[in-house]
Amino acid sequence: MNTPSSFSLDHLNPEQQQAVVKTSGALLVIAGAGSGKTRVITSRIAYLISECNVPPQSIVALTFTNKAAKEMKERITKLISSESTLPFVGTFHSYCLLLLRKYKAFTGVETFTIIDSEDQKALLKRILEKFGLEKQIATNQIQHAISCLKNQMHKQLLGYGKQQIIEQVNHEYEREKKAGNLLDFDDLIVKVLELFKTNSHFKEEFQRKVKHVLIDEYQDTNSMQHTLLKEMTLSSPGVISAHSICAVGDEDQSIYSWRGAQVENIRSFKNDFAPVETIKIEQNYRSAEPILKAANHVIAHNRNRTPKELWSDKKAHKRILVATCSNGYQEADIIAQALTSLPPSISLGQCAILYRTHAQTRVFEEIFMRSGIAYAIIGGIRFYERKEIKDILAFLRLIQNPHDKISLLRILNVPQRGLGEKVETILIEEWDKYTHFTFTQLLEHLITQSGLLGLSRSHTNGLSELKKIFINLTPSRSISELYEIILSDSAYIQYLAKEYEQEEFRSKSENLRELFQSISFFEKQFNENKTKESSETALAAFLNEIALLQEKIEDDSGEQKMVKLMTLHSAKGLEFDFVVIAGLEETILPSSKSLESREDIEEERRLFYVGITRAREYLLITRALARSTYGQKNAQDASRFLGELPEKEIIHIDASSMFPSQINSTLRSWLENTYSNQKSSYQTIFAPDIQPHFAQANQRGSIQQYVHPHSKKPSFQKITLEKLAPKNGFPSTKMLSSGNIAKPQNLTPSNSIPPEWQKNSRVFHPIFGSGIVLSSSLKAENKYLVTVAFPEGEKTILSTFLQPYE
DNA sequence: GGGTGTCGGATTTTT
DNA sequence: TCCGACACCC
Repeated sequence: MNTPSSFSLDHLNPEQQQAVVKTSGALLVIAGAGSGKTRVITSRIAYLISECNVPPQSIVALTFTNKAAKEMKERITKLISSESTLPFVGTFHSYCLLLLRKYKAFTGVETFTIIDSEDQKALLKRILEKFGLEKQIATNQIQHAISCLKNQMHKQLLGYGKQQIIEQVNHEYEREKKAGNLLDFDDLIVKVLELFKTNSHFKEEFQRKVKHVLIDEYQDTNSMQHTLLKEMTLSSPGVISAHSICAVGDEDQSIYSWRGAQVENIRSFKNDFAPVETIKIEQNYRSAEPILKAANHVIAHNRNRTPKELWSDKKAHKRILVATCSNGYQEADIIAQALTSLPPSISLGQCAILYRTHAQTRVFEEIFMRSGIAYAIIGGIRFYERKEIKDILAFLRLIQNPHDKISLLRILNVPQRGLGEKVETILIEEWDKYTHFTFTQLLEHLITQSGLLGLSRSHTNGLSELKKIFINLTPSRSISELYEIILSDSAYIQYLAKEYEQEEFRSKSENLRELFQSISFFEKQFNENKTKESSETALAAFLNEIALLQEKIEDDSGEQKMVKLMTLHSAKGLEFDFVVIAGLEETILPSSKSLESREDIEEERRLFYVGITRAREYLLITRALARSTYGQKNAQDASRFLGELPEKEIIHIDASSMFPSQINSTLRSWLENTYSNQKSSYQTIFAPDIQPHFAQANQRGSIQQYVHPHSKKPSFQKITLEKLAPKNGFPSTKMLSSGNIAKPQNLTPSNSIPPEWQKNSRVFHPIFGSGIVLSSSLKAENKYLVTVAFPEGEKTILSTFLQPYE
């Protein structure tokens, strides 16, 4: 191990180095916020490979999100030689999926389809209805209860006091999944645990192969995941079979206990993998010192924690401003003012507004629109959760797995073909009787037996119509062909156009276009990397690949110049020059649901802590004296957490009793307080790559006006748009991860042809693909007849069915 | 079976 | 206030 070093540890501080080079036994790294946690994990992996000659196949690194895994992979690639293969770096779920596929002969689940939580909910709802229990327990409750069952969270489970119902439903749920070869997300882990527990041959083979395990965000693990780690690395209780186990975590950032995460797992880790070496990394490279002091001060109020004190050599002063506002509108106003008073060193894209609940965004949107501040809302409905995406995927899934009941029920009447509740009930009954039927055989059966089953003429027509769609949908076709046939033969686009308003239709077809693009991209890659041994079809591979991807791989280029709005939860792991935490009021932060118990309050405090530690340079904390919630105006008490901030680091202003001009000048002078120690030694010496954002030119000059598609205030938009409209139309827009699409407002007078439909513009159609406009004419207000040259020929299409191609 | 009106409920999120 | 689930009517 002490061979001449080719792998440099120079970029690491002493604690980080220690965490990298301790390559045997169990290691617990307590890495504070901003202490270079990812750097430690990635360097450790690179060190194992480059320095200790550990074969990459024997290393496994587990994360919670695909995003974290992706980032790690990218960073490891840069650290190791190009000949080395990458070790497994991925989520718990994807790793389990991989094991289930690889060892399927041992598992008893040879083929399966993964259902997401929405599918799970739909299935549970059907079961509740079947038993007539829907009045007794809510679908959400039963969903949560079933997950608790699997996670052995009996404490939370007992609260329901509906043991019998839960067990009955769970039993049927398990039966249904087995019949349909379905696995939910939890099952992926459960099945692998079963495999370890029941098959000693598998366990031995596994432990012979996998020798180094790393786990990120250990404070977020649930009991199943902790058990999984034990199965992976212990040959018997207390006997470690792996060469090294490295858990990285920070109990102060545990904010997911409500979904089963157990901070106690950090403590259990010390017992279960004893002897454990613990390394604390407390130097923070992110935040200016006053911000860290505030974070330390606040989190020290939590009783249930091991003391830890972050420190930074980024000296500065007066970096935290606490503003008391009269109401939510003034709060948003002040934030907008601060954003327009940024020093040149901070760009809008390096700012974030964090809040406890999504409901708080509405006021921000309204004010930001009026102020012409470009914003992006992060979070919300994810790509693969969207109805239009799930509908098309349901068709694809049925082609792949003709027994997939969930998918059939999803598209039974989508687009509408007169197959309602009655047909659905009969269909389910009949399929229960003839379980071996494929869905096409079942449809055929329903049509031929329609008389006996009490189905009407319109029912059989609908059923035939549905069956007809699948005639040309053969598994031998390419996915993109299938996609196009689905869209055209089911008349899906027409259905969307009929069902939704223009704006929503546009956004939905744009999502379909994105789906098409990701399909094409996948196919291209698949065909390039096709190996002869793998018999897996492109379709099967595609469906498998996206099963665990709720979010498509991000294209955040459009967001770069926008201020980000997100919940405190989604801010975890991110950092910004300027952070606003809004709504520091009792019942908001801490949330009203947490006021009862000390533990819940502590989690809210950690949430505040996570928010504070996102800030690099400036932190603005706001609260309102009154706020409208659910249409009711309420007086709001200051959050208890405000009193926990260190007084001498804080500037307080009472905006509710100040003139606007006073507020403005206060904000300006606060933000003019320049970096007194802009370049910490760390940034100068070790990490030039994290510098650029400080040096970026002020981009406020290019602030763009965006109109949120869901805004319900059209008249108000009009006024501001006329005032703020840039001369040359709008910049290109991109889908945001959240699906909140920042859209250019069409300002062209309705009697002339807008640029996107003018001759030679590139346009996209969900079925025909991309093409070039040949000519266009006005059809009705905001509707144009556009003649387009598509690869397959000229077509004249109503502009509502087209999108500008960007 | 699909459209319209009323009532109630309303943290946080990933896989 | 606002959104979704459900009930009721055509």
